[in-house]
Amino acid sequence: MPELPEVETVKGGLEKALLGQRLRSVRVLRRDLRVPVPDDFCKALTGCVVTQIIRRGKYIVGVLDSGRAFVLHLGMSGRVRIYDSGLPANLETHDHVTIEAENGTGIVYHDPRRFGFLILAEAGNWDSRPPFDRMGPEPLSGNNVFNGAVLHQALAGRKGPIKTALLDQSVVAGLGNIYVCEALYDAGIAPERSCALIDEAMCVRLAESIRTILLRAVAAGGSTLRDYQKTDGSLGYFQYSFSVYDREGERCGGCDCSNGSVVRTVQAGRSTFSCPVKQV
DNA sequence: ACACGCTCCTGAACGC
DNA sequence: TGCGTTCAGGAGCGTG
Repeated sequence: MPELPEVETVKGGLEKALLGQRLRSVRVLRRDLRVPVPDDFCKALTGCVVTQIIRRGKYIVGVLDSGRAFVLHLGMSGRVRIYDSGLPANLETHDHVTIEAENGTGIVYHDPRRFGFLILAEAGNWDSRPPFDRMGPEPLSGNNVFNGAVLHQALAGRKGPIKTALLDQSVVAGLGNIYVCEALYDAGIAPERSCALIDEAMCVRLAESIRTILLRAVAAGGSTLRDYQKTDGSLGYFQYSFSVYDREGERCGGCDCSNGSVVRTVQAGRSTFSCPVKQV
């Protein structure tokens, strides 16, 4: 499940492969992704030079020298595969879009569940349009864009559980189910705790945990569960560092709950994993 | 404004 | 062994 660390890993791969490259050929094999691939997608990309690759939340934006941009979301099961010496002779089922650059690099977008999408945007103002216009701060941005005070402000007026608030991309960008569970564990905050009962000191701790967990996961190349792979086909390995996620009934990753175990609950239809001893 | 349920989709895992 | 059922979840949308 691609969340910020996985998307960041894919962004790095695309940057290395495509930055400064002119796109020679673009093919759409299947148009009906969650959002349909636009009719003029191939035409809009072909012949353009990629001038910038940006990650915003779980989205990747590829800026073109034409004044337009492509926007990629990996959904649940989207994978980007990069081939340094050209596209493979035989494509697989669920390979939906291919891109070739003039230097021979081949890119394949593969997405069995088709929750992801590839669309077009205007390069100059992509960030002032949906979904970016209401997106919260980047947790790993360097300029103190995201900190305890910012998080506290974003939670103001909310009464629902902190777990579901952190999944809301307008509160903070890029988190999904895995890293929300891990960050709440790291901060020692119970997932069902109401946002109204989280003071600024707790927000400081939580913001720091979010950054720490995400940085560790990025360094590990993301987490591979089921679908996700890096752009060269190798696997991320942060899943081996999970403290609570997908560990129901096991001991948590390191608190002193000698005979306690990770519990699974359901919030807003999603699994939540937590340690009731450490998290209050 | 916020909260929550529903929906899209497929493959893996599970149960009888 | 084999087939049917359940689950996983990002995010937009509709409803309360």
